[in-house]
Amino acid sequence: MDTSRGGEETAKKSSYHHGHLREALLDAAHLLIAEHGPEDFTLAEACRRAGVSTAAPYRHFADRSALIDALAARGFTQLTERLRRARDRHEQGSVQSIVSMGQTYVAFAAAEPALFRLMFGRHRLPPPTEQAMTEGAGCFNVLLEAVVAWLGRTGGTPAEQLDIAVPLWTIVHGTSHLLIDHDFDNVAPGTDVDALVARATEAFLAGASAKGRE
Amino acid sequence: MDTSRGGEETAKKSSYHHGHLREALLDAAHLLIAEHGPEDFTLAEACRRAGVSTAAPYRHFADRSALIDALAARGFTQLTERLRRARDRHEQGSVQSIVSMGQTYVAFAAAEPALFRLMFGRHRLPPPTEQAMTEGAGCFNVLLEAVVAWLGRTGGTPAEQLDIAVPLWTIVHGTSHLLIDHDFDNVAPGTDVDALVARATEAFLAGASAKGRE
DNA sequence: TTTGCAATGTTAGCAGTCCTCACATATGTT
DNA sequence: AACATATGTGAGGACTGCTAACATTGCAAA
Repeated sequence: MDTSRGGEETAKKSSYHHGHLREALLDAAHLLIAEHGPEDFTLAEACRRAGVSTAAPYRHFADRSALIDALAARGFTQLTERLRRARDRHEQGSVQSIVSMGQTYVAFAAAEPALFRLMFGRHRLPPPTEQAMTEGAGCFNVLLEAVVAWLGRTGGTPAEQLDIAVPLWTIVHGTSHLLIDHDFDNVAPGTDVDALVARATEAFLAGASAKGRE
Repeated sequence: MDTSRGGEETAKKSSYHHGHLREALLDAAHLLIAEHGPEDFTLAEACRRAGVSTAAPYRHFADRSALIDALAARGFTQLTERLRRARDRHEQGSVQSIVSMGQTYVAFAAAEPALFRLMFGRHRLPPPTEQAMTEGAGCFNVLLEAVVAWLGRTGGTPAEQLDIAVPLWTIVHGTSHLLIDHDFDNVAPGTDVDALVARATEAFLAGASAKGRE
């Protein structure tokens, strides 16, 4: 998990300048939200863990929420990476390939619930910084490519692609949220989410392709 | 929306005791989270709007999050009510009945995004107060009953019922979250969520019933 | 009716948060 | 070597959630 900066022995030559504070703060924040949830994550506590004063972060981030946004961006690149690997683990265009992506999506949410909420829950007014926008879109594009492959030779029109990809997204996204918010517990405890994703995905694709052929 | 307490002319006979502070706080909080989101909702601001001191709420709620929980409970009863009405607006056991419930679910999230997040996003450790638990479950039961009707005469085993109801839930829940978090905007702007819910629900049910018959 | 109690409100204050400002210190470029 | 810049510190303001002690009111028994 080290960002592998050259072979540097002395961790801190001067106690004044931290040297890698930006990364250290992001790591500390990541740990904190994983422990206490994103709501009551505290910038001051992250500073304490990084061993700096509470004013230090403002040299690297505009404010508290900017740090959180940076964390979310890191999450998107991770998720995109994992989705791509999951997809490529199976035959191109296969249903199994799509199911595998969905299961990976849900597994990511289960492993990092707080980060997941951060990534998709920043219902903020200001422009998603363009970078974060493309990050999120990149995530979706991996799915879109898999759907194009599944649709076969023609690949379908963009509208047809979305008609398949978006519902698939809602299934895994909904499953993720319900899982990490413990909403299954009261109603269907012990739900096997992998099986759930597989069944739902297969049924939807079967129904959709039947409709497409009619 | 008034809690209809008899015909009482004088709103406040004494300026000291508020009289309906609990409800007033809930209403103020509801407005505030609708305006500024649930994260940075402030108990102090709610007090200001209700015209009381910042210590007053503690006569009615254990702490800030207790007030929020009460708000969430109110939301669940509302949603359950609307779902039941939506279901009964169409023929019992029809696909249209289920689609209508899903669209109502999403419409509720769209109309009250902050409240929706409150209701399902209270990933808290302590026991969901039993009441909130049954509130949420009641919501799901409306769907479950509709699924039983759709399954026909036998109604299916409980496991079969869940195999249908849970995926349907994930679809509308995922759609709701993606919608209110503006995650469609970057990827499929202008998505018609009613059509989306209808298509996804119909396709899934078609695929699932095909599989059931095989 | 009066008296006493419980419910409900207030003021003052503590601890903790985010953020800013002026100041201190290291880095690196010419 | 000297300066500009980047990066850190400390103090402090404005705000928050919450508590404790005190004030006011309504209600119910005496």
